Amino acid sequence: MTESRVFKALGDPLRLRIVQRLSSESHHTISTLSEDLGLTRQGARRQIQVLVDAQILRLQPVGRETRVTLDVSTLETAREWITSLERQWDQRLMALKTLVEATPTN
Amino acid sequence: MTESRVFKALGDPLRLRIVQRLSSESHHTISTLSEDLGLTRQGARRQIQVLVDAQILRLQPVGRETRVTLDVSTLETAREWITSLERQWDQRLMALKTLVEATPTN
DNA sequence: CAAAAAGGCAACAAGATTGTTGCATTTTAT
DNA sequence: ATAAAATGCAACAATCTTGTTGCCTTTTTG
Repeated sequence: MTESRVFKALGDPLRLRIVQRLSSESHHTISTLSEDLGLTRQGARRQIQVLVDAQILRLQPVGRETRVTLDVSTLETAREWITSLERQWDQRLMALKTLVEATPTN
Repeated sequence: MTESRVFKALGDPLRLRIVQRLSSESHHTISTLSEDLGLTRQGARRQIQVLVDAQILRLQPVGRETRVTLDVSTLETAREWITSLERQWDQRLMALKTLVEATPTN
């Protein structure tokens, strides 16, 4: 499953905080995010890279700093994966219900 | 972030397969899932427990076997978390666009 | 009742993850 | 031209994670 990488990247409180910040505020760099998280720069950098590998974030070097932005399309794909799973589940329940109603009570 | 536990649980190909199977087919036990995954029973049990801890699965002992079922409400919550994040992002883009349009070009 | 089926718990080794420190490079500001 | 700012890369130690094996208990079946 390709999606597992995305979910795995989201599966950490710190990384979830990063994603949340990026969704609501603009102009973040590796340094500003490090300060926000209370980690060393390299510590935060690690976490950011996990999100970049999962294509949830994008890095854009601008001069001496690196701009960090969100790639919402990846999140959308993840959301849709869950949605289709829920749909499958609903269909199965529906089929089961129909089956029960069609079966005469003994 | 409470959701990180759910995402983390989904962040593994094997576990994702378990969830997918449970959404489409019924009557699964720990043993049948083990066979499906090609792991030892204890190996599969570990993975199942991760999903149970994240409240994505429920276990229900029936006689000597243990029925495994999906708890879709947890998946729904996770999906909604993503949705609200996307909404926040959209709002920010919208605000930015308005700002740009209102600023006279120099 | 004895054997098979389904499971539980704990210990282990191999890998993966995390956050830190140390040091080098590039860009910007004084 | 320096100094400060923003990063990068690599090595480490401390933790998790994973799948296996070994052994014990409970429930069903013949």
